[in-house]
Amino acid sequence: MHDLLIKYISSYISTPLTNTDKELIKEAFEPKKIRKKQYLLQAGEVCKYTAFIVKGAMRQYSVDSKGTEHIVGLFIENWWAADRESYVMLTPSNYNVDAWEDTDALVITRADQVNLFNSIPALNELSLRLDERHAFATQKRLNDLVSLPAEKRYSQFANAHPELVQRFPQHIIASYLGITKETLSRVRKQMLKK
Amino acid sequence: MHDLLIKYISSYISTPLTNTDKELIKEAFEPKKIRKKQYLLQAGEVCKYTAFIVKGAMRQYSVDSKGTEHIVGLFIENWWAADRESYVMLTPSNYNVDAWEDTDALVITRADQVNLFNSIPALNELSLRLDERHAFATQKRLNDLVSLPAEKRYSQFANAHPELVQRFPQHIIASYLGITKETLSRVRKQMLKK
DNA sequence: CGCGGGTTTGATGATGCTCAAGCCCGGTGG
DNA sequence: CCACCGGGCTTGAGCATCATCAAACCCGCG
Repeated sequence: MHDLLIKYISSYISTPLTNTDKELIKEAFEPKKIRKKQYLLQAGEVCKYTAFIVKGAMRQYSVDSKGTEHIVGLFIENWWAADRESYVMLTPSNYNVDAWEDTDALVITRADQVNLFNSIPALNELSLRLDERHAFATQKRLNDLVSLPAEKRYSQFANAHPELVQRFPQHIIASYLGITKETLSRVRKQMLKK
Repeated sequence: MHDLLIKYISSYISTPLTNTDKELIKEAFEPKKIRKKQYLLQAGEVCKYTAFIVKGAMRQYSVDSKGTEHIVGLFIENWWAADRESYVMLTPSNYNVDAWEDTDALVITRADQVNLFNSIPALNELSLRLDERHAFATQKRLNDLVSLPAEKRYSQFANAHPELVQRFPQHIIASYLGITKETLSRVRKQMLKK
């Protein structure tokens, strides 16, 4: 269970983890099963956990004034799910995070995470790298949202993330891309003709 | 010139900078004047510098296939300007960064930055904090883009960043918000009526 | 068999874009 | 001192893209 996490972490840092490091990590991350449709976080709450997904699929979304869901994040194996702002600042979140498939996660609280990072400074490298990756990806997503029409947004996305297209239904993907499911359906039809 | 930077950095880290630290920082950051309309980075190049703005205003934008500019970042005093992905990965950038006002910046290369951070580990805390802030802000911007209509995007933005509304003309703000200048003009007219 | 979730299709309409023109204003030069 | 120019802002008319609403369809599953 924890092995995947250890392996994942190791791949992001340059100084190898000692055995005691690994023990500390195992203690800090608690296994948690989240059934399909169950919340890891509901809007209004403070985000208690950051979850590393060992197996399964989750999504993060806001709900606007009309009750429409807007997907802001899709996560599968080897990704992290949380609302970072709420988790770090301990403020109530505007987002929901729930499981789209039954998932096995390893969760950690902010307090435990802070302790863990103090005990294992090498982990700061992990943070740095992940933040970088996240910043790159978000920059691109922002730019695509304002500069590309629906069809290109979809084709680029499907190209870059075939796994996600497999795992999530179209209406979820559509919302992630900032379009409706009907538009996505029509867009795909168009694409077939080529 | 460097004092503002030192002060800025100090405000983000918990262990105070020693005098030698400060010296190292001053050596690593080179002052650079960038005149209005001059590029710090042009699409196709590798982003050579990260710039800390001491005085002035800059913008980051992409240009789409039709030649339209899409503003992805607006920066004034006490902000950082760069295309991070290009800067870190040394890949050609898709973005332009140029000065909107004559600006005084302190610039650092990636190599010098890596050295500097090795010499002063406390600076890692700075990175961490900045990345956090950046992640929070980008998350919100993304969500606003897909969940709010033009008018709310503008009013929220004007509320949150009055300084930027002052410093940049409307057509720039409009592009940043993902709308055209005409739409922004009409939206503002609407808002006056209330 | 029927139900729920997902997808498709069509008709209609809103939001925001495009293109084109005019206006305002500060700056420059005759 | 005035004419002109450029940059920015506004306004209008027509239009494209995409959203909405409603209905039908498809299919795996209890």
